[in-house]
Amino acid sequence: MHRWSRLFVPTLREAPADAEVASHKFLLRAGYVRQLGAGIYNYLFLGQRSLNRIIAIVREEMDRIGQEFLLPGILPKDPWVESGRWTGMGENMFRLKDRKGADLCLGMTHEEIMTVIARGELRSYKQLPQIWYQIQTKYRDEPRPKSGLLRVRQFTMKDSYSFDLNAASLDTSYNLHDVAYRNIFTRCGLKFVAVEADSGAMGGSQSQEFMVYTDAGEDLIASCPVCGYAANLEKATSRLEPVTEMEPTGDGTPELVHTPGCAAIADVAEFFKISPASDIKCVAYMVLRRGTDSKKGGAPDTWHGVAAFLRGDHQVNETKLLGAIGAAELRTMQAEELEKYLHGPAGFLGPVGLEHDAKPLGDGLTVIIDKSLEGRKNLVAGANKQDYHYRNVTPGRDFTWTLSADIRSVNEGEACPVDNCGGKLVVGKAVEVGHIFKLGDRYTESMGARVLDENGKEVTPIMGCYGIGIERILTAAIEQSNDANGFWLPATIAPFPVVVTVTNIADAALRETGEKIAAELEAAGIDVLLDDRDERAGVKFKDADLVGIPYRINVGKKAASGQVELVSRAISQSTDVAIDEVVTAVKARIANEVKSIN
RNA sequence: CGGGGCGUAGCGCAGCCUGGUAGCGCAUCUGCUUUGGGAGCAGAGGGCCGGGGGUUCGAAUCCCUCCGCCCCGACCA
Repeated sequence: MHRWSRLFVPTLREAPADAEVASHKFLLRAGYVRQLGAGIYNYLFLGQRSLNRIIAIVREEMDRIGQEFLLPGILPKDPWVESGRWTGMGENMFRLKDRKGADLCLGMTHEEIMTVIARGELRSYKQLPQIWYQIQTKYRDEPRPKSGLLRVRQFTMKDSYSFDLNAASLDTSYNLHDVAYRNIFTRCGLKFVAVEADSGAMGGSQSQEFMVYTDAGEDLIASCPVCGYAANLEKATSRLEPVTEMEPTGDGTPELVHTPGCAAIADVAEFFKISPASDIKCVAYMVLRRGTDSKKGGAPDTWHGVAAFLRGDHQVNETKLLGAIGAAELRTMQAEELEKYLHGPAGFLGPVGLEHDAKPLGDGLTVIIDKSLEGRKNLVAGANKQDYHYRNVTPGRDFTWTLSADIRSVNEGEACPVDNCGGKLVVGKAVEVGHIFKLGDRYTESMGARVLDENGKEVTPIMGCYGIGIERILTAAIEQSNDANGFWLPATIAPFPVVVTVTNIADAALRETGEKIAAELEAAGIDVLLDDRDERAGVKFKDADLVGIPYRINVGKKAASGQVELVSRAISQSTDVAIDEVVTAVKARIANEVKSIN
């Protein structure tokens, strides 16, 4: 039993000015954490206690499917060079040198290290499949830490890695994680949604994110309320309404039109009296193709010009664009680069008359169009000349391209992509609490992990990797359950599921009753916090409301008649309960909560 | 990395423009009163005004520079 009078729980009446999002304010106000630097936090007693309970749930579920390891946090350079990520990770990797000048880094993820273990020890298909996991600190030099514990430079992650002989076996490992993750997030009381996700720099074929809707989130999720389709906006697709095409003018071929000052889509649409959907937007990028940095010396990074064309009313999805052309990073072109690659100024860029490479990422310009432009006709496009546009532009006839792909972001209200669904997509903000990937042989191949199959033939195992952000579970739980006075956590992950508040500690009878109830709760296997501080009742109530404990027992005036109050924080509802029944009542509420979550 | 903002007591802020003994609220400590929703009265302690340099008789205040933090964007297994 913990007595509040002896604890360090530095609650704040006011939130520090730095805190913006709800979870950040409350983590500070409730004395869960204190900031040490940008994206670096001290976890105090209540915070650590809650995180430990989350970890216990994660560990319990993971132990059903895998084996826990503990890997170093400080890592040598070599494995990263072998996988190509010593340079591939770029600035996000914390790097350091030891006294001999050797390069080291702080672990931001452990695919390479797990692969080192696998290649050193796994020899036979009989040893597969393997699922190895770790729960430990990871370090990332984030360009912009923000939002309290949501985006930080040091955090706790459950990361697991599977090694399988073939795709069917990987499916099984992947599905085991899918199930385990759903169990974990459910037990942690999160209202989550699993969405299709972009695999990003991890490479790999399939991936799914586990998201919790909250305005504090950094991801956008498109979902269909009719069929349940849900995908990260980086990945989401939709069905577009057919567009009514413009009638051609003149002889129907591209016609140069003087459009003074019409640099923005809205200006052009107004000038020609057309819908932005009939205008072709151009966004020009310089994209980076990562070199390889194998020990034998590899190719350097290279930059390439890319012009992306899409409907005027659509937005470029840079994640999709990078995926389509196989590049790692991008930035928009500067004026002189526009002149070099497109021979025109910003605001008047267009595809007509552009020379382009036959394959992506050549020496010249890669022209990529969004699929929605295919089959369109009589469009308006920039003429690569200040204050001029073309009309009557028909893709395929008047210009060609290096490749056509889905490179746009879906918009809310567009039709669900699922066959025969007919629902309309809604877009909402969410925070990512977990992510599962099928990696394939990206690491095992480059790092030389091989086993013999049943025919004695050497084969490369394939991998999956699966992460859960421990702090993000806590953060998401706070985001989804807070009000002006504080927050409440699910009983499963709260630092304490119940607090016994003795309203007046100077009253020996009340104090003894409180002690007795707390002892009985403890005997019943419930972690209990006894608020025995010599404070006014109001102070103790305010603190209890603030710090995330879902149930409170008030031991006060009614104790003389054998009653205490049982308060459920989530609904701020108080019930009078007989003293000798309160333990049973608390147990029932906790059990009921767990049941309703599941 | 681009843009914006901030740095003064533990927390929240004023003072800076127009240079002249550093303030307010909350918190803390002491005493008395109070005791079911962040109590009242009286008293007290607590500051390299982010660091360095400069201008000045004199700098929290003006100038230069560095550092740190927050927000938007870029970025983000």
